Amino acid sequence: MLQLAFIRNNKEEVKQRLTVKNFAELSIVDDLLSFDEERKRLQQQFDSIQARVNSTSKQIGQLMAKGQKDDAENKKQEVASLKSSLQPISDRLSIVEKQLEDALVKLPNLPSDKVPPGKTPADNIVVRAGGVEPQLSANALPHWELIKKYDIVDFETGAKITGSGFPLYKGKGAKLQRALIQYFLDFNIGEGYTEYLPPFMVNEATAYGTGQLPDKEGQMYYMQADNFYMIPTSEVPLTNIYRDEILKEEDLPIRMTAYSPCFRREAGSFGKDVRGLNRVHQFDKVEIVQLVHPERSYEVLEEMVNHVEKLLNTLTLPYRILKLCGGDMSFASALTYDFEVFSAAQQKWLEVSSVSNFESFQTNRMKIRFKDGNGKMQLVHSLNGSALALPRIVACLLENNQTENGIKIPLALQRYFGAESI
RNA sequence: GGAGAGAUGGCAGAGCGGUCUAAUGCGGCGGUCUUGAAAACCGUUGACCCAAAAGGUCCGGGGGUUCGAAUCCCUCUCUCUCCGCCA
Repeated sequence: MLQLAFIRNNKEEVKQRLTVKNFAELSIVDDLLSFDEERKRLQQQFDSIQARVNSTSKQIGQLMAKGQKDDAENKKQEVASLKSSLQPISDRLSIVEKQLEDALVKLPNLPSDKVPPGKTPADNIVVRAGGVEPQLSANALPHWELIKKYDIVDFETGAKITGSGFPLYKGKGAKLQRALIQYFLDFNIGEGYTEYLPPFMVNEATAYGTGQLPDKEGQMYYMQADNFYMIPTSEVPLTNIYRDEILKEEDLPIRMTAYSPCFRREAGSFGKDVRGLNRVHQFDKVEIVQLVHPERSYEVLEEMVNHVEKLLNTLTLPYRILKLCGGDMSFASALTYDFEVFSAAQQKWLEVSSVSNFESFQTNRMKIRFKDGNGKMQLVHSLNGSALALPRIVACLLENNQTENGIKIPLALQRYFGAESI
């Protein structure tokens, strides 16, 4: 959520930057500021009347103590009439506060000035690429054929147990998942991230904190009986660890990593993109999250991009890094880099990681702050990235590494997988 | 799931209708003393709204009673103890 004071002081800039993000309902900004004006006015009225109520009530106490019952009664009348004039103000105040809050949570984060203009994924900018594209034979198979050939992922039985998009990993397929998770976690820990294993369901306040609510409500699985949401990514519980906390400046940066399954309803997505492991409702991911000093967040973003790139390089898959244009960015992000790997049999780039700086958008909701050297309260900046999401890595790895003698496992992974090939 | 107890400032913990502007201790910060440090002593020390002052709000969340609520009532959440169930 944007900081109200910033919107107040930079109205035109806010509108202009929202346009970069393809956000059209600019009238919300004007509405919001008029709610804010009214709120301030009502609050002042309320406070001054409340001050009289407080002091008069105090006098009543003193009069009672002295036994001056009649005078006390008069004062009681006075307070009663003050309070009745307070009621409509406080009613109106809570309405206006609600309207202000509703407007505020509708505004996406402002894109940083480094964000390229553009409306669709076609406008994203390729920052760099790496790895080597394999030369596959003409009869190379897409991963959804390979998983059947080697009997390592069973979508049909997954659908029988739960529904479509819930893969059942089997044998070497299951072990490959475990190996990747373990490898990614160890890699992240080696770079100074602290490992967590968070709850996979979260409450409403947590889902709100990272911006899933109210924006993406329909994308999460929801458990009505307990009012819990299945996490769409471990970013949600991880970032919320420090919700409502005031940190010490020397605690920063906080670097966290976690494995979790991720649950996404993917409502509204359809078509050929969803074949095989390209898009599923439950998948495994290892996430990295950082809470940092606001002056350092863009530096840290680059550091995290380099971290993910290094990890990807060890898997020897062909990849490219995209800087997302305004129109393709998520609601909460100020700047995002996407990582894609090239799935050679599908001849398609698949997103495997998204690394973003949220600046103070999430931490303003969560009130994660620190006291700076001058004793001033400041919001920390939050960042996160996948390191990495598994299914598309697996898809790419299966397709790109297929040989007549099976599927080659990248060297870095062999120690975890316990074999050189499938 | 049942019974009971509880939730107060960074932490511990008192307060149980008006003097709460929340005691006290610990911790933090500053100072005195010291070559320096420790100890001792002195001072200081929360967040939010408001441009700021004044003022207001915050004693787990929400609601109520009252002229007045940290304090009484209702409700929710969480924690602890005991019982039950359980991988």
